[in-house]
Amino acid sequence: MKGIRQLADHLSISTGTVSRALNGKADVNAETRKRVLEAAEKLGYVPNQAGRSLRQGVTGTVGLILSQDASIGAGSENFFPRVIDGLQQALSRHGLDLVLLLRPRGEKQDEFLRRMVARRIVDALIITSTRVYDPRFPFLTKSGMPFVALGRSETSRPENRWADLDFEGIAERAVTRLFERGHRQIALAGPRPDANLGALFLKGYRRGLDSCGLTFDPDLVFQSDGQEAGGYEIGSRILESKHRPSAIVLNAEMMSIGLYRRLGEAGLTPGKDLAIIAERESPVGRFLSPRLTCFRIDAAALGCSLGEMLLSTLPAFAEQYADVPRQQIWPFDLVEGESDPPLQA
Amino acid sequence: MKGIRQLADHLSISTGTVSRALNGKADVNAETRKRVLEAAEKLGYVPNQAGRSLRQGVTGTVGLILSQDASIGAGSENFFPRVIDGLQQALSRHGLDLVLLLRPRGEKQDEFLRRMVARRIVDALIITSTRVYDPRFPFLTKSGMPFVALGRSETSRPENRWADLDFEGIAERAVTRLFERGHRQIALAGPRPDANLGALFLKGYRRGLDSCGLTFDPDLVFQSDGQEAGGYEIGSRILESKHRPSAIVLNAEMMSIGLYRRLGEAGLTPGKDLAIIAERESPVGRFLSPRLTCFRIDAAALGCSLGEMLLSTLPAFAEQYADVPRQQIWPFDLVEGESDPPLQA
DNA sequence: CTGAAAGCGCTAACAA
DNA sequence: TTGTTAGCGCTTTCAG
Repeated sequence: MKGIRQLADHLSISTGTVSRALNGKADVNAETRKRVLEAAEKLGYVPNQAGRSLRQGVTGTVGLILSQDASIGAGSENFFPRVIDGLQQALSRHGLDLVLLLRPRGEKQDEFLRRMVARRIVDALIITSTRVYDPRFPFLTKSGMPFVALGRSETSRPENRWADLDFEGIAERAVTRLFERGHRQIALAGPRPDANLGALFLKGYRRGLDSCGLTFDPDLVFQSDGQEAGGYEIGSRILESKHRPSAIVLNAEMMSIGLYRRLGEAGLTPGKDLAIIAERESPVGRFLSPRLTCFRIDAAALGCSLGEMLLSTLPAFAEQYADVPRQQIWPFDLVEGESDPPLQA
Repeated sequence: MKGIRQLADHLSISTGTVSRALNGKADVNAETRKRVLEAAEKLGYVPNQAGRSLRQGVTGTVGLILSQDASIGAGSENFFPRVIDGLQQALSRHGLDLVLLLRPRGEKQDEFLRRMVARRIVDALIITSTRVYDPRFPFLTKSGMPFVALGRSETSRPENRWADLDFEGIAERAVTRLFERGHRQIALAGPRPDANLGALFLKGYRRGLDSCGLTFDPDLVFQSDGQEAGGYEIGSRILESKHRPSAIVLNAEMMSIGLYRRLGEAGLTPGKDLAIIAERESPVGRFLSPRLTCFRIDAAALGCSLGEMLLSTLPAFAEQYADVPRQQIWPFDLVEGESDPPLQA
């Protein structure tokens, strides 16, 4: 089955009628529509997307741009698979497909984005891993390509849509909780501060210290990628430091694996010798010993909401989703583990 | 900048010439080409993909279909990010883009695939997570959509292209190694046997047992998803079993986290009380205590090779890649850890 | 309710 | 070397 022409010839009717029947237009005889749908099914006809896109000016596809530090998969308990689930749930209500776009290693971030926008391969974009200063916001705004961001940025404007996690809130809550449990030397491990979540994490941390009457000590702020190796390295630096902290807040739970190991090598016990709280809840934390105290987020709901935000930016659906908020900050729940017991006197 | 028409008008030349200049055709005056390229750059013109696709009959895009149990991201040390790196490396040599396609939760596998094929949204597909009986092979073969598979299947035909990991080989090697280290009760943990890698793993395991003169015991074969929780559950079942194995071969390293925990809860030490070998090497295994003995694969090279196989199926590049093998099995290297020491007498 | 025909943006064949 | 033109497959007027 090649195209609508062949299908129309097969039925001895015009392509226009076939098209209208297939697209559910009202002005088609019920009997004709039935014949068309049956023939399409039988012959396996599906419209060529290029033809539709060219004619309609839209592709019916939304692109999610992931950077290499993001993570989908590894079971449904992870963050991105759930966000994607939520996104697809919202988008599929309107027949929109989601594709994931990964920037090739050799290509510059900006150039990749520019190409994706200009080629009109998708109708809208979802960007992630926002930075404090993020040129993608002005660029996309100027380009006219509808978009939403998973993560906010100083560069975003009031008309931009984004949903973000409450990193500031959990950093503050973690500090307060650790303070109440007797800790006075509380360290922080986050990503580079040009990642917006890193800046937020630091901000919440400082606010937490303030509210507890603790002074900020830059030596207690560690930087790392959010992986196992980063956690291990931070463990080493903690062991060497003069004023060894009694507690640490991690911004990525995978770090705990390396940190647990490094403490073990030094004959120390996580929890007992160093209290640990991490973002985000994941199976890893649940199966470590001691079980990780961490923060939980409803990632599917976040994804669904992000999808609705995106729909509200698309001309075809803007009206229907007019009352979707433009920006949203999603709260975390604390999941108590065994990695931050009250400090022994 | 709307289209090639506007760019041509701006330059007071015809759209045909603009098109030829942009596409690097030989028969364009050097001066003209320069003007066109500069104007396109200045005005930010990039060709509309729908127009090109419709005219040329190709989209310049390749789709990688991932199932939910696959995993990209989480740092560059993981499997899929590296495979994708390799793929993009091969594809970008010819200006092909890679997009990731995730089947929405509600849609059936077959229907999703059919839609992706029929809409001609991509020129070729890469499928993953192959099953022993996998209808996608005959379906795609029949459809005429070029494709390669990451993973083989009983259903694949000689003309189908695939690359796979040597699961059979590592299962056999793991058994042999454990036998040489004194183990006689060697268990296996793999996925459901309808996943092709599960069947291969089991086959290699049995072959290993045979060559060591051990008899196969179905009670020593455990089934699980490859996640932390699965490892934990297998730990419980091992502890309850009558003939407790002294060693186990895991087909997914994430399981070790749950298994380590379960053993710890029972007062047992991984390695000492239960020797463990796992597929695949990952940071997780490196930072566990004891360090995991595992198998390593060059995932980027695999991805690159898969990309070249795919290119050999595309009419435009078939000739150039004519000598690429149709099927390939990639070997693993053993990475010695501390989780399978010789058994104490 | 249906058919005929235009045209979305682009490239390729052909003419100049 | 460049301009002109047809047409990729589809949807959407408009006329009947």
